[in-house]
Amino acid sequence: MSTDAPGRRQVTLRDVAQLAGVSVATASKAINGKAEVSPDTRRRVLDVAERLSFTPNALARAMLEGHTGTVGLLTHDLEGRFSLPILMGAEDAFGAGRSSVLLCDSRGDAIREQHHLSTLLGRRVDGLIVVGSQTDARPPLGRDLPVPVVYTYAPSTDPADASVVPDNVTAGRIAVEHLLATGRRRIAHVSGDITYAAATDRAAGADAALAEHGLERVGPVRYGSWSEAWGRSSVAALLEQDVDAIVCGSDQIARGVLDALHDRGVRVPDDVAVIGFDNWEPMIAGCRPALTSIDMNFQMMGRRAAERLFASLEGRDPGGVETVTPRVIVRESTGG
Amino acid sequence: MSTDAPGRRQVTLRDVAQLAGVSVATASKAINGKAEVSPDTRRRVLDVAERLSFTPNALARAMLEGHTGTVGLLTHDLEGRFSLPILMGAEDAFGAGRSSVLLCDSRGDAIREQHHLSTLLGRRVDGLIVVGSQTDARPPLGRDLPVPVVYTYAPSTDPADASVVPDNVTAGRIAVEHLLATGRRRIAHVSGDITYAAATDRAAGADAALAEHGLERVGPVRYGSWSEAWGRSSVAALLEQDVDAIVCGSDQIARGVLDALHDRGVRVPDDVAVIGFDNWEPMIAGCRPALTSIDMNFQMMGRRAAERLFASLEGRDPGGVETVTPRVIVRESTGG
DNA sequence: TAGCGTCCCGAAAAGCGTTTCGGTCACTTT
DNA sequence: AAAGTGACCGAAACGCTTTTCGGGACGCTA
Repeated sequence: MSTDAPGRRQVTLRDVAQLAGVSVATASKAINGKAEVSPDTRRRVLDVAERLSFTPNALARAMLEGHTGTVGLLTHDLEGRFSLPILMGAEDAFGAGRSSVLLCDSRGDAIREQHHLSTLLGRRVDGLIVVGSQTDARPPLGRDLPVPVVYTYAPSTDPADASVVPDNVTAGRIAVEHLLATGRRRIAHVSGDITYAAATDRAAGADAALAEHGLERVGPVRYGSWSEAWGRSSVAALLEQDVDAIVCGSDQIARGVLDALHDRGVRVPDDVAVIGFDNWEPMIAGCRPALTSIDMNFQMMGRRAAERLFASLEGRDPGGVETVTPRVIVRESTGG
Repeated sequence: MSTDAPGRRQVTLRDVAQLAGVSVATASKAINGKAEVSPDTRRRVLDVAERLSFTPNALARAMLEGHTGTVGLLTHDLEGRFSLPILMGAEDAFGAGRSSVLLCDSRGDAIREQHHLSTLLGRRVDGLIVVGSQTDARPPLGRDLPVPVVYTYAPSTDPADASVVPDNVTAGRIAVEHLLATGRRRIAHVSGDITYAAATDRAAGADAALAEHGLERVGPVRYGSWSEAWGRSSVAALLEQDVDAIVCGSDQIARGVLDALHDRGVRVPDDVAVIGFDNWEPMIAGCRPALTSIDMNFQMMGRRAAERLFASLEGRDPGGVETVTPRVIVRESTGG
């Protein structure tokens, strides 16, 4: 059994030392730029290391130093278009800080999550980031974990845990304020599944912004599903009253709404403005006219989660829930 | 500085042994189910281990055994909707085989890729999977790597390397054969960027299938971009001749085509059948009528890549390019 | 019952690859 | 000549598994 199919045994520091005619200790110092090595010895060691393409064994180093430079990323679903940007942001932040990411997908299954957790703990990750699949709070990973944990997208039910979540209330507020700023006054709202905190939070923020301007929403918030079909089919009801703007709970819903308005000959943005949430590129790309949308800054969330994890490692993260502020991306559908 | 902010030092096998009143060696054997331990000693050790929630240090074990149970996943873009399913499939296969995935995103940058490569090598991954961003071949990671590598989505330019790629030629063939089987004869083709092998390969397969039935494509293959806009704007030209089916290079293009056909009052599938590629759920979901599409089986590609990597580890992978066969998902747009 | 061989539980030690600490030795400075 | 300096080496340590080995219990024979 030739397990070493490609390129034999990994070359170790001892090999380098031996070939350079010095001790392992000296070789180590030479390679790590320590001072107590004469210039030509260093040069000789470095040459040999180069020639053997020596790569120090990070595992051995980790055992000494007590930390691995490795972080566990525990996600609930990899398909989700929300977890992806978060993952990117985190990977970005870690990459810069020379940490590597150990990725685990629990497929939304608590058993699998626990299994992955113990695997990661066994690999001695320095910390964990948990990416939820909904914005609703989730039970913490466990009590007395030996490493810090940052929850993102979905906060932990324990408010003392470190969580980084999107600010859906502010998102709703921003959407309405943008519409008001562009002269709209009669604003209706169609959203997704009412059991999602994202839907109700956005609606609450939108209503609050309206109230602050002495206005009221036109009609009820029409909750349904997060689909284009729902957006399309709800247009008839939305147009029963006189409206000049429609807030849509997601880009998909918005796209359905745009579609139905187009079919009915309602002009966007001239007759009605439309705004969505999530700023999901591939969905936006096909919209006619181009859709104004609230970007939840998911990538920033990932980055913040990573930063807070670093802070925790140094014992200087206070814990608690942090929200990431969304921003509006203005396009044609609100008459920019 | 209290680096150990949460829950002190990790508990080691020595702690367990000490508390159980046995030697480390005995504790090890008790925990790993080795034979030479008396039943009640084992029970005692196991109890203590449980109580301290002892987790064996995978790093220490890795140093002994010579392999880490860790695999590097080097992707070019995390946004890409193609790399995701591949990643899922691989994660799936590894999870089952108790390997963990170290994720690195090179953002399409060769420098970053090399940097990640050396990091992964330093962490002594057992193997590597490289996920490309286009189906065009890419230069291999490097010569004489100490671990096996499997390239996926984009094959390595070295045909001896192990690669797993989608079979775009067969995909084109399957699309046309499905249309022929449902009675279509006058088939046009609109596709994306001509510089993508995916576009030209699919067209080649489609033409070959037509030729085998003594037919010819209606009009040229209209290459453009992978966007809905291109699909929409090319419909006029496509309809200049009498067609009863349109093969679209991607689901996005197909959606644009459907949209434009709808606006012109052309009925789908009654007048014209439409078929796309990629079977991309969120894009498909909004189509009216529901879009028939060729699923490239990306998840399967990821799984196969993982399986071949395992095979390589055991020295029993022959290398070479392997294609994954796509399948047609029939929906309304082809009149199923 | 003493003496001998056998068996098995469990302790001790080696080894994985690296960093670091405490020496050693030769050479220079005062 | 004593002290100081610089360059290098040996060994310990990290946490675990594995191999080796010691010693106690047990069974058999005389």
